[in-house]
Amino acid sequence: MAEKITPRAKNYPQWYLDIVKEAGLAQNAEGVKGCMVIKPTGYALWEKMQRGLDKLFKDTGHVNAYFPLFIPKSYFQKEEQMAEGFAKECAVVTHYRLRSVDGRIEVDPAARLEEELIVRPTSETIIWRTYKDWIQSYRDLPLLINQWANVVRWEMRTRLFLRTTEFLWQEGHTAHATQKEAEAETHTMVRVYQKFAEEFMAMPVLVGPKTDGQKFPGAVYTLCIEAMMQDGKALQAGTSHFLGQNFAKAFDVTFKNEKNQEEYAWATSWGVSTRLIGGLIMTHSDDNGLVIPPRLAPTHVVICPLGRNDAERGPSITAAEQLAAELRALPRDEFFGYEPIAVKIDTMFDKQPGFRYAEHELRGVPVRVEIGPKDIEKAACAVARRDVPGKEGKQFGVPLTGAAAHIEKLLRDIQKGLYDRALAFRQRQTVTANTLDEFKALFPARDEKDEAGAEPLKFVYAHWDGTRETEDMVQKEYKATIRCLPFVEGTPEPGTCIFTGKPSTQRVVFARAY
RNA sequence: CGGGCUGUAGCUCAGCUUGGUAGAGCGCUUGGUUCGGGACCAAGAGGUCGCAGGUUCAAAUCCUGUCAGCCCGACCA
Repeated sequence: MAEKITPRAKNYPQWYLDIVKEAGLAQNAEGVKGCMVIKPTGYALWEKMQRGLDKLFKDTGHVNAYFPLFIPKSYFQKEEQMAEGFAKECAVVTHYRLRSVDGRIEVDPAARLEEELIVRPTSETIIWRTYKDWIQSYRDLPLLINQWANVVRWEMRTRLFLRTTEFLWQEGHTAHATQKEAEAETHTMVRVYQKFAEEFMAMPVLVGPKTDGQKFPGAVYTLCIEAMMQDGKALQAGTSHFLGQNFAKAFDVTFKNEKNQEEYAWATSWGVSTRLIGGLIMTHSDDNGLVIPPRLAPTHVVICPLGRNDAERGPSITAAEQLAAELRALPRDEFFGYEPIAVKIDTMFDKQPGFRYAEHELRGVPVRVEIGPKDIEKAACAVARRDVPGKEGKQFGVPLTGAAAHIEKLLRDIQKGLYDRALAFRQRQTVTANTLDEFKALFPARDEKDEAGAEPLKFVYAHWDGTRETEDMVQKEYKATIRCLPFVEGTPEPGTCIFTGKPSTQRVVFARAY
């Protein structure tokens, strides 16, 4: 079974690629290095994510807009930290015309742009240049804008969804009259991301600031959500930046306050990307294929009518259509985004049932229903839950009367079960290190071959002296980074840095990362 | 920019050492039997062997050049 997919225990990175390919989510683009084609199945997942996130943004007072793909080089260099941070991964447009010479197409040297255009790696600069025109008075604030867009970052090494040259994302860019309000926005949005990750993706996350070394270029500080993948590595799943007045000063965005004084505006920006799809895969999926939490599943339920011939299939199909109609007619609520339950009827009668089951498991449909001649006799069906793969997750003899309600409840149970399972895994894989020796043992040196079938890594809570030097040393020596300084309830417990013995204000989380 | 590897059917690859009619599995098409956990049988379609040049009676195979892609390293909020 499932011979197309490399088992996780054998080679986790290969397993990931197999899932992306075999579940039909995406493929590498031909001829355009590092870019991906997001296939209809993968894009449907992204659309579900967009819908969930967009609602959360609107509910917190944001509106959508759209800004240009191209950024004049001069804008880009106005904020120094950002220019420096992104300089090495920018695509640049230098010409605007081709010409045909002897039947060959070439760039027309006469069509050189006077000023080069940067393909946006992120849009702070072009947006704050625009905000300059939009903001005059405190009455114009706050400005709470989000855009859904693509960006380009010319990375050396790419992996489908996790790091691609071009990717899809949303970026929020807000302007505020006060520092306090902007900081509150920064926190609000990281909590929105946490809510989305935990309640929609069923992916538990740690929340807290990044170190100064890891923050966004141009930010005063960066808050993030960090998730643990099944191999124990960390995935930065979303970031929310407090930008202070850096961009307002760079683009001269000022407003008159109530006292008729001129002030610079305060800024935030925040984003999540198609990388979330990678995180979703590496949080829940298994050796049989993709596992999608019901709240994000493009198809919630697939019904497989069974039968060896038309005489047997007819009643199965009728019963399947009946059940599908009942499922679609259930009252709508927030859990399903006020949309009907998405049901598909699988009529691949030319394939064997086992093939059909395996196919739906591969594609991660949360619930599969089987209705065959034996069920019709008993007015029943079989219901299989994707989070428990194979026959173990299948319940026979579920009465067709009341099946719709049963399935709806099952979908909610699966959503919760996936979250609980992921959280339990992270807790199991989280430890504290109080000495350097303990720490060393947790991050052994290993090369690519060791990596393939290795034991999952851990999140390690340890004291750190707060310096860049120590952080850089740890990254170099142990290939582990400080994922965040997690928010804790009450007062953080102080201690001494396990690397230098200097004082530490709180434990931070170390992990190897994607 | 360093180091390594690969280009043969839609996909994965064998064949190359030792030159002699282009191969397998998967996928696809058609027919039949199957079919409540990834079926089987039969028939069939499908390839300028990356490209160019050379050696030879004869080149996927040997030689030279060239192009493309992949992996590792440097890079990565």
